[in-house]
Amino acid sequence: MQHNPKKINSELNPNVSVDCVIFGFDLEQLTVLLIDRGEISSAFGPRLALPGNLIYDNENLDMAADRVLDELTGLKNIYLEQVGAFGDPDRIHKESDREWLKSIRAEPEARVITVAYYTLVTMSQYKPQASSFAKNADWVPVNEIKELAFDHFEILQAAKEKLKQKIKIQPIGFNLLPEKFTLSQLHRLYESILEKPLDKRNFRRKIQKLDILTSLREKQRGVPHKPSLLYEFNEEKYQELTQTGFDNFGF
Amino acid sequence: MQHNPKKINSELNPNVSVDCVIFGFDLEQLTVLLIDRGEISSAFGPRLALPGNLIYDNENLDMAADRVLDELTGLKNIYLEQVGAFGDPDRIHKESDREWLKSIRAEPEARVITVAYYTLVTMSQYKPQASSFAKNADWVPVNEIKELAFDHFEILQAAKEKLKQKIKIQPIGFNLLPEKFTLSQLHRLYESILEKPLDKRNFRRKIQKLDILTSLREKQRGVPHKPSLLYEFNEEKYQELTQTGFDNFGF
DNA sequence: ATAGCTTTGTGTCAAATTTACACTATCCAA
DNA sequence: TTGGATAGTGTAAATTTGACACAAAGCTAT
Repeated sequence: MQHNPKKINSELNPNVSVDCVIFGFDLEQLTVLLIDRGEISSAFGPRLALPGNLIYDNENLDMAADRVLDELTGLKNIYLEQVGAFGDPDRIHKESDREWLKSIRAEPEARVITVAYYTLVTMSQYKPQASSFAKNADWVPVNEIKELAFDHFEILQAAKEKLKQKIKIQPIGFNLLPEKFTLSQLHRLYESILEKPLDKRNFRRKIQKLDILTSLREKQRGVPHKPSLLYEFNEEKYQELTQTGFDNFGF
Repeated sequence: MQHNPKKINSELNPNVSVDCVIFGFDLEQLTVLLIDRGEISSAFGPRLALPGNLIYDNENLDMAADRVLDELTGLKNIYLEQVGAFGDPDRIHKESDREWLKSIRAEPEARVITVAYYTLVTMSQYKPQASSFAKNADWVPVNEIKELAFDHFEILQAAKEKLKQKIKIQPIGFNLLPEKFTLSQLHRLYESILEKPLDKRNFRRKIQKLDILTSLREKQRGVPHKPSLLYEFNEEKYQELTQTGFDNFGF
């Protein structure tokens, strides 16, 4: 007798969800794309939450995160990194949380374990999608976020920490910037991720030594001060580097 | 109508398991505690697997990992770090895998997502427990492991990598050593975790500068060569350090 | 008791990296 | 033309890294 794995697998898994910390950079500070759950929940707890959804039984975890991201932003092939699994049995305790879960088709009685991801997107490429919950999404500067629904604030902290560690080891920050950017923007980006000031000259020296920037012959326009040279990220050089193995990017 | 969360929660969650990479150090090399799944599975695939089990609906993930660890080793309060969630829908594909899952009460048709942990234990404190599956557990040097059941080899690689990164940032290695140890043993430990040779004098200089070692007035006994001084890990100093924040331990 | 084996324990110097720090150049706007 | 704002640049001192060799201590076998 032949059994049909499709049938089994194409169902929603009621026990496992993914949540995404979608980082952006508005050229001033690090921001996160959050969902406003609306009035219903506001009387009970924080309105804002990380975007997320239950996984399907036939997709792997990364795919589920990609899907959530795509539904919300329309973006594909985005830098994605797993933060970890979060699963306190009492992580969903408020009535408003149960209501919310019903609205995304989850069984509110069941315990849900969530696998958290963080992603890095270029904010200027983001266009809100038509999907129901995407309408209420908005960017919020990370250091203005004081609380989130469920255990999402905890997840956010963990994601920030992971990002901090990662950027000391690999130049992933470019995923947050437009194609052309200035050294000052890159500088501010590093400062806002690491949450500490970095000496301008030392930063520039260090980043230049990596030899993954291509200086364009183009300047900033329309700024009320000396215009900056624009740079491009040089993917080839970066590939070379990762081959030969590099580690130290410590700020 | 009152519902009883206990009833719901005390059941096994058929969809989520934890697997533990239990690291030990035999004073020569890094080892991992593996389960031998026995003859039944040997015809189909690797006999060796990471210890793991389904989680209960009323325990959080860390607790589940602690439980697995306790059942297997009798050890409590062990250094525990999450590696991440692994959940390819096809991670269980062999008939032998299904048999094995049945034996630990899992539903073999269901997709299982596993949350992987690594733990650091002092090998000399380990005494095999009476539990059924613990009888077939044994230490295997990490660099002799070429394959494991399910996706456990992949998990092992990820755990090794995490450990490598972590030990560059925090002196967690002491969890793998007995209370009293020599600098040479610590040295070999770092080499086997980082999988590269470290200059003896430079290593000693660096580790001493951290100021978290207490030199005992005691020497090694019964070794056929110049006996080494014994050292102790100084937890107080370490706490001080972590407060003031320290990062750089890079080798 | 001695010779030989094995591992411990130690210092220095050159090179590279890190840190701290201030002024001129360029563009826009008034 | 002046004032405001940010871009862009160099150096010197301190610290850290990396490379490298030999005497001391205990055990074993003769």
